[in-house]
Amino acid sequence: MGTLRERQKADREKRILSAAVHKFRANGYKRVRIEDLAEAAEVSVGTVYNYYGTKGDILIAIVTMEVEEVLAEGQALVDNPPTDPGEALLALTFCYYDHSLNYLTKEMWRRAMALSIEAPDTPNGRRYATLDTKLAKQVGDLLCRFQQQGKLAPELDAPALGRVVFNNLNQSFIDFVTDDSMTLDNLRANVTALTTPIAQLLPKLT
Amino acid sequence: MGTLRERQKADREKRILSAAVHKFRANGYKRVRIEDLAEAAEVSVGTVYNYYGTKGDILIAIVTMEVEEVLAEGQALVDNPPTDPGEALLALTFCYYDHSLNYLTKEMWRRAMALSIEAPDTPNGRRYATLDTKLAKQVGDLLCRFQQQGKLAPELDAPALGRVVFNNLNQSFIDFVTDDSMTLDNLRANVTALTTPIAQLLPKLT
DNA sequence: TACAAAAAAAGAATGTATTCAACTTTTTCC
DNA sequence: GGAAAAAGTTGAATACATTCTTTTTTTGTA
Repeated sequence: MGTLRERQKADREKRILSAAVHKFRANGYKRVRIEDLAEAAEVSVGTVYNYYGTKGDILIAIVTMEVEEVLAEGQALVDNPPTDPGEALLALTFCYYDHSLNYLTKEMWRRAMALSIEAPDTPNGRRYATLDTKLAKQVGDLLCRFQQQGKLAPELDAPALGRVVFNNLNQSFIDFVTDDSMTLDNLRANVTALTTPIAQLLPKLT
Repeated sequence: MGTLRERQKADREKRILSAAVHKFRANGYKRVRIEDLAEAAEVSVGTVYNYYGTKGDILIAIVTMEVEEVLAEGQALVDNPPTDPGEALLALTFCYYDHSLNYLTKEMWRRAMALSIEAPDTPNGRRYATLDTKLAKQVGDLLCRFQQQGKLAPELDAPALGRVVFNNLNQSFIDFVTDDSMTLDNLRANVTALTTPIAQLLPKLT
């Protein structure tokens, strides 16, 4: 264990993040003021800003936790996927979706996505973009694996198709979080309708 | 011509919008305050809010102008497309891209996109979503046209594939506006790399 | 033309994210 | 152990979008 100062710092940061996870979910991201978080974490407003540059930074920290868990789940699936490429793509997609609302609400996702588009040059924007890239790459990896197994034609541009599939699952997810009445089942159905036509084309090349 | 009041209203709205088009481009969306627009339009801050509910509403009004012009250009292309489906898809995509920066800057696009994700239930959010849907539909229409001409297999789900192609061109455009150093040429190259693999699969079914 | 009602404009007041200068705590060094 | 330096905390001040109440302008009517 480090110095007193280091312990205090780690503790304060943890308190702020916990307060945010709890309050954002309970009261809604927008309605929670920095002052509310400061109070719950027993620090001052200024201190919150010593740990997180903006309110959005706090959110991105939570998104990072969520997506890193999702990536781990996804990796397990990539390492041991269903036999059929089309099924595997959908399984991976559903895996992402199923683990997307542990820490985050739809409102929080909306704000995080908005942030990544609006402020791509900030540390948080970059952080979100990195996560996005990792997810897209994981989809590409899955396709590569099938290609190596000889289940897909070698001339196929697996990374590009991975990107295509990811763009669709990502846009479908955006549609999901921007419609509060849409259920996870609806989302699965929507993405299936987009992914299946692509997946059905794949084997034709072999 | 209507009553005095109607003429004044129309004139004020026009002045506010003109001020916004000019100032947002010149000084950047974020740096322009409502007060600046009010001053340029020779009205008060309160009056700006009588015409546009939020700062974002003003932006969406400009986006609407831009996209409606783009849709008209796109329709001309759909009505008289290149012979090859793959080429036609790219031509339509480039047409969108080439007319995307008349009124808007990358920063303005970023804010508008962020807004549509973040506040999908507001009038402006819905307005943006509608434009998006129209663009996606236009891509689907192009594919339908080829299908009717017998150039694509009838069992192909043209609207779904239109959506897939649109998702890619849209995500590529997001990548473009979120990277200030990316040129239109880069953007064209990127989207070509994604669209071509899809397009090459299409004729295999016939 | 003059007056009451309706509509709209004005700008002061409010709320909240963020910044900043002054104050405390912790560490370092003797 | 104590003084100086470094690091961190604090909450008041700032900036700007948005709201709200008051004042002004326009309209309809006698």
